[in-house]
Amino acid sequence: MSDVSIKEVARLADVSIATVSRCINNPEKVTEKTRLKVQDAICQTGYSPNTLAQSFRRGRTNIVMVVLPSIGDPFFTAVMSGIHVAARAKGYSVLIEETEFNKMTADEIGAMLVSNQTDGIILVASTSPFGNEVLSAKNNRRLPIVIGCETVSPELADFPSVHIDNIAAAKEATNYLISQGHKRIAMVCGQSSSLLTKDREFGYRAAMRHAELSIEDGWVVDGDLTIAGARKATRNLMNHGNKPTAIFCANDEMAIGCLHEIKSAGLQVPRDISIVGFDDIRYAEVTDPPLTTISQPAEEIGERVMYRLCRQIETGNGAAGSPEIVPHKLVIRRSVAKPAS
Amino acid sequence: MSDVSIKEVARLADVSIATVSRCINNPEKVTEKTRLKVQDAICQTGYSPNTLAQSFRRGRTNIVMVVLPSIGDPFFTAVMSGIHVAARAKGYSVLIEETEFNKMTADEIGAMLVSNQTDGIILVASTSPFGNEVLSAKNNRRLPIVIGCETVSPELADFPSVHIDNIAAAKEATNYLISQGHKRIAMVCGQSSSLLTKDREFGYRAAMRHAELSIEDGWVVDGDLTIAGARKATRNLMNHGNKPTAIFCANDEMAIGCLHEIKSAGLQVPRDISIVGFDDIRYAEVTDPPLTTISQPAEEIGERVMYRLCRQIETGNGAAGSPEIVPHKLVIRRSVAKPAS
DNA sequence: AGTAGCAGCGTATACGTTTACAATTGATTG
DNA sequence: CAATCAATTGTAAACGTATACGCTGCTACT
Repeated sequence: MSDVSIKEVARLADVSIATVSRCINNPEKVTEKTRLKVQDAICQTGYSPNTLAQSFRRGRTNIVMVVLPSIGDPFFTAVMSGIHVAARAKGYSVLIEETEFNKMTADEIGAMLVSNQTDGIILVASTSPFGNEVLSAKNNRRLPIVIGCETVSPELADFPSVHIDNIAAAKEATNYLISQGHKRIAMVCGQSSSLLTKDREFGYRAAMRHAELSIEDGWVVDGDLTIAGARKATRNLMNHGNKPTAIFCANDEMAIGCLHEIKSAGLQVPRDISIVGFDDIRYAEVTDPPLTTISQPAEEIGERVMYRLCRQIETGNGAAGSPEIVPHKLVIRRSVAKPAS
Repeated sequence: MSDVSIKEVARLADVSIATVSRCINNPEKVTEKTRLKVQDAICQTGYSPNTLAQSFRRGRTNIVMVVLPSIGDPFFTAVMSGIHVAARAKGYSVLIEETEFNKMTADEIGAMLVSNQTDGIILVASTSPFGNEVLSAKNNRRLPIVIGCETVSPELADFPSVHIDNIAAAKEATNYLISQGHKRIAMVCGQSSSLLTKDREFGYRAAMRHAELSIEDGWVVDGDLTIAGARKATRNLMNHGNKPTAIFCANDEMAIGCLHEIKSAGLQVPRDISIVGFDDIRYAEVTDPPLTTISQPAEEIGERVMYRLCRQIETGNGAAGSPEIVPHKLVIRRSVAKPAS
């Protein structure tokens, strides 16, 4: 039953294939009577259009590709959820590619873009591995691209994007620690290739500078954006000659690793060390103690990114430029206290 | 530069389009000399084959669809990771659909299957919403299907699958609690539509029966597979007239919710209540206390499922039947102690 | 030397759909 | 009743690729 084509239906309904096609795609251009006749034939044969042929003919697949650093991170999957609901609403399917924290080679990335059979691309915190590559891709295929969660680098400035103000948020997190009396504040950030954490580090440094607090060598460590990486980074921090009283983590995943490492060392949070995270993943409120963190509207970001991409696909070139800034919020829980020392 | 077709290349290389096609797909059927000539033309034009046309012509897209209850659950995303690495190795892209814990309507599911432009389907813990639907789909399109993480129901018994022995694993978890002296053991399971937790519930009941322990009314509660659901379920459990000394949760997500709810109520784990989870997601070892749970080789399951699907796609009908059972393991951490009472 | 065999390449067709354009129908009006 | 026009339907071409088949010319063997 799989190989019933439009011809079959046409023959059975005694009309031309063009009419059958119109019945499906432009019912208003066809008589009610013939429409019913065709509808009948469709039911009898169990016909459904060959999507491959449609895609080929129309030059559209109704598939979009989303590229993200890791599908393991709850924050990204929350963004994915938003993308999904918007995609479903607009009739798109979504194809996932993960860069494994931007560790993919340029070749692999090129292959991804070239072999695409998608109508557009969403880059979630994944511009860095692309850079020029993406630009050339843009020239090759003129494939619509929207960037999520990440400030666009200057060279990609003409791509639409939606994200929070990472710098301001990081400042806010740092300032909160400062307001609680902390002076020795360290930061666990992501690998240097991650633009996202670059911004957060920038915000952190700006807040420290503004408060005239110094940042010791070795206080800014790479936690790889993973739990394991953060634990290692935290170990280094604990062995630092001038031990910090508070740690700002560039994402919650690392904050969880950090928290656990500190407790493993027999210390208490927040009594001995305070921690602030970033993202407000759903595990942030069930850690012990619950995590003070920056909350991002992840699902909303996903939805907006997807809608923006749709607009771009459908209109040819939907209003590029102008990044869309969504609000963040500092969520105060119980992982921060005034410093003991 | 996007609209350069094989014709362009043929013209430039002064050969027929058939030869160009052969150079790409069957280089051995072509002289070295012409191959180079064509290669040259390809570089000059920047040609890359139109994937849509290829898919159409070949009747293959090299895309597979994976259906899962939720992309938010770390266990499922771990399976996804395994699927991804296998997919990349075999040259497939993966398209994701989530059923939102099987809450999709039959219509939506039908639409998914009909509108597919994929070469095969992987159902991760998602057979239940399909049932007969899937069978008819099988008849319609003869699309290869592989089932992951879930025992196949009798009606789907001829589909290949790979999963752990959920019943045995649940027995093991329950027996462990029993061996520690617990007699009043409750269970938080998933919604009744989830076959997966059905099996786990079955194992739990079997172990209890075998140990001649009774299961009070209200001891088996639905935690919805989510943190929030589990918290609510746990509240009910704590208000039960005959309060259990231990709780077995059908997945770690719920175990985390359970743990947090108990602590919120001012009790301690494992001193007052013991908890066992299921899945061994990566947050299981960073909870406080670390969670005793059943570990599944999630990535491996993903890889195997994908490879199995590939075999089926490539050979037409790769050895159906025979479920592939992968090993589980009880991981003992610190969320279980001997009961106080 | 003649012929069989074969490698290499070109010709032409097919895949299933959409759509511009032509053709037909039916209705309306002078 | 003829003529005009709009609404509906049919015809045919096109999308870009893969490939069956046939043709050419070369090699090798008798």
